[in-house]
Amino acid sequence: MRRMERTSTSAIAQALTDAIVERRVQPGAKLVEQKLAEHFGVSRTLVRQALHQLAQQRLVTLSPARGAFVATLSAQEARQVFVVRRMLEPQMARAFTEQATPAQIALLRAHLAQEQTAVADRDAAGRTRLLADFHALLAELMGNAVLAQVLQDLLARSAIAALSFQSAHAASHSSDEHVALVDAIEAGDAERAAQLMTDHLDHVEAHLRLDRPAPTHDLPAALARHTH
Amino acid sequence: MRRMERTSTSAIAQALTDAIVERRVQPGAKLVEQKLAEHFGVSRTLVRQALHQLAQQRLVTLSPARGAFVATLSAQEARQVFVVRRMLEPQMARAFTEQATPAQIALLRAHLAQEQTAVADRDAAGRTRLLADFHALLAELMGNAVLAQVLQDLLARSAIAALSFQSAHAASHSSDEHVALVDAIEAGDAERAAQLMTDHLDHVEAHLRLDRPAPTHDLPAALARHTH
DNA sequence: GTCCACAAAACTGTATACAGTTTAGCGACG
DNA sequence: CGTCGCTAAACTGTATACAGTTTTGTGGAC
Repeated sequence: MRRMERTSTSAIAQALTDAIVERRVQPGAKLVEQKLAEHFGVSRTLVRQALHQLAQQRLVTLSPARGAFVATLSAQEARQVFVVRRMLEPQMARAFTEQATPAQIALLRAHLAQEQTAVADRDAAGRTRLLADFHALLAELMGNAVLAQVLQDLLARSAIAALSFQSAHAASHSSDEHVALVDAIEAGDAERAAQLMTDHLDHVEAHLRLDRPAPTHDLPAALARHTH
Repeated sequence: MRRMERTSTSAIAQALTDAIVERRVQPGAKLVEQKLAEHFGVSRTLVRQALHQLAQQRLVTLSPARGAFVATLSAQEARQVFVVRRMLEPQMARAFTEQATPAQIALLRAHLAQEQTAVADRDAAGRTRLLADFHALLAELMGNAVLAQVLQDLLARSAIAALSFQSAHAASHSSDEHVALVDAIEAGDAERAAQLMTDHLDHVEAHLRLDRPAPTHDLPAALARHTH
């Protein structure tokens, strides 16, 4: 799922994405081009390209002449992401159920095993990523690249949301719901699969602390967020 | 809808987008950085940024060391775009019907008037754009920026599809279906609105000549498309 | 002691330069 | 006559340089 790229713009973007999703950098933190360039051993040119790329995925926000900051979502944006996910993923689960092959289900089972291992190992970073990757995997197995790409986008932003609002959703709970979903898929019960997906998304969203202020740790950026 | 940007990366990207959507450049055509830089009176740096941006929206494809080409969709990709649109837009129509204000409906009506004018004037470029903008406008009026952005993406690719496969769908037909949809919205009939949207998307897709080879007018790029 | 003004440092935005690759043209050979 | 191989031009990929802006730090006035 996490593909290895050659040392180029995409590699840097991927490294930064990993750092963000695995919460090794705080939402709102400033990303200084020169620092990143030195860290990766390349020129600012490539770093800039990567940052622009991530900005388009809304993983970082660019403030003109002020720099790049890892994105923070407003509560409203977080809700909107989940609205769109609920428009797509239950239908996806339904459609997938009707076309799933045993080999594909085996892949899903293998992924679930990884999830459970990460949960057991208290591997927080891997856990976060694997939980998102489950949804991405489903999209990929659908064989619809367009859908997969759109969803990948939404998943990245969901990850930001989880970071911004310090989700209280236990990873083990999510993983259990994934298992139930695959059970429904394997049983060929498309309606149940769709419903379980809807419920799952509801639960994940419900456990975001959307009432609290998003922590930003970067005052200027936080204030700037409401000015563009 | 078509916003004017300052002379910068986004401005160039927008100009190129317009050129592509309004079919002033053929799908498959090569976009040489130096040429574009001279045309816009800027350095290659900015052109490159714009091209990378468009590449992420899948409006152009980047072939390493070979350059940027305006995208062509395979028949499969075109179908996939419409699959995702059908997952989103009928639900969007349903939800919008239940929250539409008279002012918003007036905006839609105003847009429809523009469409009809463009159709009457045989303004092919404006027509194509306006027909796509109707869907974008609906998404914007929903007040869900995430949905609007996702859909904008899909619409751009739909436009590419229409170009690649020389849609036989009469613009007047599309516009009439838009009118019927707004009628349903105004009447508050959410189910009918959703159904009309589904039918509309079916019609648009059905009129793509997906059985014909996508014309590319650029042999090297055509061959390169299957190598990455 | 606090606030404002000003100057220096840091950083971004754009242009230019250079290296490496691809493409095109051309001539020789089969 | 067509094909292969070579060379030059064109183009992309990356680094560096420079200009303009923002931020930070310091000193003086109140």
